[in-house]
Amino acid sequence: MPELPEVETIRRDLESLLVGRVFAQPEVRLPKIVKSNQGEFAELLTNAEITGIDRVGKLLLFRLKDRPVSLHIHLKMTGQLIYRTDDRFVAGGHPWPALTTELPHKYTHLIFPFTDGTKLYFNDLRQFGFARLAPATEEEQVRQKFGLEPHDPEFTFDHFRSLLRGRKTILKAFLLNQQLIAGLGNIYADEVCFAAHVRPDRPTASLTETEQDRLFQACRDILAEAITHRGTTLHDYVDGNGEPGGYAKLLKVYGREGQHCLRCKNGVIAKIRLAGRGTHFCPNCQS
DNA sequence: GAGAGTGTTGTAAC
DNA sequence: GGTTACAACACTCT
Repeated sequence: MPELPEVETIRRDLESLLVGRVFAQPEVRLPKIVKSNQGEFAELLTNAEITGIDRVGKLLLFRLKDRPVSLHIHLKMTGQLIYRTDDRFVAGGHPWPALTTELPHKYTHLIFPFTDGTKLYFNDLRQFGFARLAPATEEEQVRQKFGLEPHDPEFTFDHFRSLLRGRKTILKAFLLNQQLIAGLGNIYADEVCFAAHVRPDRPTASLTETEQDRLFQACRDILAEAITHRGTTLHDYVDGNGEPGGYAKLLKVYGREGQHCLRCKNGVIAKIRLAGRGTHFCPNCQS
């Protein structure tokens, strides 16, 4: 389950490796993963050159030279994109983590070979992820479904406050709503609340201006720091080179239920269910 | 061995 | 219209 920092890390890594490469015929091992016409998918992709890789929220967009469409890939909860230069090594020569030692394996649903013999593998245990070819008009529709990302210059405190105005929900659900703020997933939403000293179960209408400001700053800081560290490593996440992310050891509350709070030392991290998601916080120093 | 829980998000229902 | 519950799936953990 990559969140935004992980997807951004994958985007950067893959862009540096793949721009200029030309797709050969894709191998679709699990047809339902391809959410567009199968014949068209293979036909339009084959011999298409990658000119760049963009991202909207957690959706990756592969730009194709002289094609009326882009390749959209969403990893959802458990997807991986792995680039290999041959059967034994990743680009850079690093050994694979255990899960990806043999490729392709039973969770490899899509293989994108390139004309130079290298390959991009799409693995997904839970099969929620997808790939599709979409025209520019559709991309615009997708783009409109997402709010601003916290690092966007237009994501100001005034903008943040306007998102909160009149909203009748709890903080956690607000932070997870991609239509309002694009890019905060479950892990980072908990970390943002902790950094801001605010409980995730607070009604948004009850937040003071000081708390709003702390949350606004935390959204930007937490994501920026996570991107710097190439994202979190949990379970099956590996980044574009097959290397684990580096933010996991910096998590303050996520996955620490029952342990002492790293900040106040007195509280014990609680785990509750909010907006249908496991939610972690310190009852002692978040209020 | 049964049942709950898991990083996302579109859809349906309130 | 806004908000919430659930499903999509296959695994791990209790």
